[in-house]
Amino acid sequence: MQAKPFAQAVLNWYQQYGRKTLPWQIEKTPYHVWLSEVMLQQTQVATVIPYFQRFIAKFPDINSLAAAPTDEVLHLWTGLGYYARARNLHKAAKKIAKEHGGIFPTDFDTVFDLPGIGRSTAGAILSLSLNQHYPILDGNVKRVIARYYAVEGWPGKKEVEKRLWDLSSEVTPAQGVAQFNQAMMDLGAMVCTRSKPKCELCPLNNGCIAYANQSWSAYPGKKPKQQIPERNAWFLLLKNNDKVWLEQRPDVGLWGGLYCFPQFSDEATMSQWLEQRGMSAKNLKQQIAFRHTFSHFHLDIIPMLLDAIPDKRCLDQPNGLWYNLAQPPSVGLATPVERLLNQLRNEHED
DNA sequence: AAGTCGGGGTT
DNA sequence: AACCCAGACTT
Repeated sequence: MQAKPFAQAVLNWYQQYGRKTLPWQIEKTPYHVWLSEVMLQQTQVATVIPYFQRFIAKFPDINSLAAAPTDEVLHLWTGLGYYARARNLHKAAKKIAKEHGGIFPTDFDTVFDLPGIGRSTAGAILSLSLNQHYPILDGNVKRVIARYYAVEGWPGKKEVEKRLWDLSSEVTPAQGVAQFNQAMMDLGAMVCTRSKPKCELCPLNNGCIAYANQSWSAYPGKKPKQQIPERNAWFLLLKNNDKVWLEQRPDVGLWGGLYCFPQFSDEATMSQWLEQRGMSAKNLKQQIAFRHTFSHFHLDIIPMLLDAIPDKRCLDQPNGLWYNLAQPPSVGLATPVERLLNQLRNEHED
């Protein structure tokens, strides 16, 4: 049976222009593809590459990843964002080590059940590494299909997403799935880009409705915009010579499992916290405030520095540590925390 | 169905 | 400064 024109055009294009030498395409094992897919969730290729290479060098296989402490995994994830991805990856590795002897499962439902792996990532892993016949639906595929078929509406809506999944299933060929899925992502990333798509170079321009109507900018439909709130956070930079006090956050919620400065929503709470531990808030020195923006709110950070004399009674929480600026331990750090630590390190060298 | 979860690149 | 990116999970 002959492949449909859509798939055939995409496959022909891939042969000539597709990406074939990305770091996770050298050895297309389920482990490498899995790691890359997870890192690439909501993250661009260029950003991921150095993280992927460091990660594989440290954890060359699933068993070594499963055996590592979670802090080590989060450390390698520092700066990449969405830290639940790292914790789920680690959880899944331990599950694979325990239940599957360290061999990545090849059955869709089993893969889909692993933490951090949804329908698209499961399909991507099994199709790209094992050529199994599953469609994918990442941001690239959504864009290509939404334009080709002029699918109205924001893909965040259930109904729109279902329509896109149905279309992706329909166009995905049984033969050459690995190349086809890779090609669709390449098309979305290199040709059918969010702005200024290169329609004249696109192998699908012949049947593309958005191209015919010159309406590419209308697809995919935009998310209804909402203004994001602002919040304040006082960070306590408790410094003892070349050491700084950090506390690990609970593993659910924002910056889960990462080490951060003690954080307060106002100054009074910070003073209270200090005095409860036998320290005076009088010598707090305010540092330069700065803004850190998340997808759903702005966080205005006010760092407060305090040179502290070590006191045995205070700061004995089991989830805290004196972070050595000269010899940093391998733990996960939120980006603004890392930035402030670098600042302190530089000041200390002077 | 809507909200949460990051950081960085692009425009 | 707004928007989005090889999405998944929780409520």
